[in-house]
Amino acid sequence: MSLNLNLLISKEVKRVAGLLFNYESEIQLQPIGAGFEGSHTVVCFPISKVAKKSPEQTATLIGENLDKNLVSKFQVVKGFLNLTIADSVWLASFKDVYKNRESYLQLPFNGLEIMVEYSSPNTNKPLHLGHLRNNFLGWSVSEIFKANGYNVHKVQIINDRGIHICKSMAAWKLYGNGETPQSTGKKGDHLVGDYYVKFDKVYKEQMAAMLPTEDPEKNAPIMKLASEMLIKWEAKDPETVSLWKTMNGWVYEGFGKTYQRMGVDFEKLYYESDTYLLGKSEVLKGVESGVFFRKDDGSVWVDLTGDGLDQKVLLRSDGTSVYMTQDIGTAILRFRDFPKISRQVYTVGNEQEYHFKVLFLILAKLGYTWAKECYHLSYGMVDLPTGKMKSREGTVVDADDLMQEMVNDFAEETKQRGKIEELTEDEQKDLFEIGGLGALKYFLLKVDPKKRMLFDPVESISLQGNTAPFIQYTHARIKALIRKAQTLQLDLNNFSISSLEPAEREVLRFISQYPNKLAEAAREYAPSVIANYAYDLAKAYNQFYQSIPIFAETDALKLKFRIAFTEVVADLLKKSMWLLGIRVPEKM
RNA sequence: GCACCCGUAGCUCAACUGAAUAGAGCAUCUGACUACGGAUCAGAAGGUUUGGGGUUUGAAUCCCUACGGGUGCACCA
Repeated sequence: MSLNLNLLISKEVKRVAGLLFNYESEIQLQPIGAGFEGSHTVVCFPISKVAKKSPEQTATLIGENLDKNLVSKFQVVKGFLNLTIADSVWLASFKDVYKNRESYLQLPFNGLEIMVEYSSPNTNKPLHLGHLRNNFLGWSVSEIFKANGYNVHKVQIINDRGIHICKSMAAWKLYGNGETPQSTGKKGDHLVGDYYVKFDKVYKEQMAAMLPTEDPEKNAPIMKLASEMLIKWEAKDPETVSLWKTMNGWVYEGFGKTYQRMGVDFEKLYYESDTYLLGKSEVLKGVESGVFFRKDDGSVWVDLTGDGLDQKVLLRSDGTSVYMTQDIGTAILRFRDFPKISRQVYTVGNEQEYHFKVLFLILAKLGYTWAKECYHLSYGMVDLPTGKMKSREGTVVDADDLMQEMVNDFAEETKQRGKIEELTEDEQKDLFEIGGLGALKYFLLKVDPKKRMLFDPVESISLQGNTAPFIQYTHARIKALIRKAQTLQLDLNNFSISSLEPAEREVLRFISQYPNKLAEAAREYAPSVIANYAYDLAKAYNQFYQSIPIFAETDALKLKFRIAFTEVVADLLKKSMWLLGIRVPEKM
């Protein structure tokens, strides 16, 4: 059981406010504003309304009646009640955190299960920069929910069917000469992606050579081949299905390598080829029950004009399914597979906001009560300084290439500094991976997900500023300090201290707020909250360390306290970065 | 055209459910190495939070409006 300083103060203020004014609502507790004495502030305006007294009077009355053992001093500025917490309480709180530091940011299981979908690429091209934001975001949100006590199921849906796959297949059949990842040494996803590009090129050339009267868009030979393959695939033609399996296999193998380097994983994979039939039957059931309607040409539609949206097609006139149909099937299948999940999170780019709005509405109309627990974790596009990148245009930044470049650049910078000679070659390689990928992940995650952002590779690996390397470096320095302390044979288990420096109190305040930040990050599905808070802590620590040379301390008790204090900071940094999928080195 | 999102220092980003003097970093300028890893730290300068209204004791935050940027409005996925 851990002692939550904020909760303790809130409770006490609530007790007093209840006693004096019968105030029932929650207490607004905030960090102290700059330039004011104390550490916590109670905003008394809401209370003063109930109390029917001026904000100043209300604040003063509450302040006078607070437990003096908890709040040693208070000050009233306008409607703000500024509290100075007693040293003994700070110490007790800190000792508690120190004792439980391994589990400080891990809440016990709360009995709830949640599913997080992320990644979900097309199988016809390699992953790109946008997918990196998606994967890092999905993985991190999952970990944040785990830390908040949820049981999390990480899944993805794979677009393994449709005309886009057949395009790669057609191009490979015509121009592939039997090429395989083995024969070319290429990653499977890249090889298949190359043939998708090849298809596009040939298709455009063929269309340009045709007369408008020939309907080139449909009748270009390569497109005709792709369309035939789709029909054959749906008819389960053995040769076509076999090629489809082979080429998808190449892609999965390539993706697997990319995921491994990204550090993401999945509990279960869903394939559209497995879920679209369920979606179809659900839609047909909906027609029978009158939720959907059929047009004269046989196509099935849902009418959402009553919800402020428009009409949406669910089955084509030829009876085949569309994107929406598959997603209906997938959602239902997931709740069957995991009956205990209370919520489903879809990590998908913001260009699909309308799609998910419609999907959730349809599921609700079909009578699934869990539909209101579906959440679209929407994120903005990632731009590069050199120009904009879009998923459906040519200027795509490949994920594998970018990760490698980040690692190379970080290695280059680190070698130039020349402080890693004592590391073995393997250790160095690992360090470069930690630094390069950490820089990438941190930079993509520190920004509010819903905002469009600019990725600057140079800034991201900088050791100054709000970056992973800065935090990693701070952690490494603390670890070095602790190693040194241990050689001094300090007993860190029974520390005690007579008084605290203001700088120490400042960092303690940070630490005591950490669980709130964790909850906030989960509530907002925003790893950026954790990222920015970790940076603030690292920065506060650096300032502390600059103002108090730890080993210059002659008082043994104070020295012990400070070492213990740095250990907590290191652990919190490590855990925060872990929640972002970033490792922190012991040495760098 | 309709719908949704965004607009904060020169640049990249913060600001918890509305709260005190809107914060960091980069870049610029000035300082601190007899020092635990200076890869750091301190300081200066930089803002009418796109403009205009409104609600409120209090607005970057909520509402309206104009402007600017983005995205979506396929029997594509």
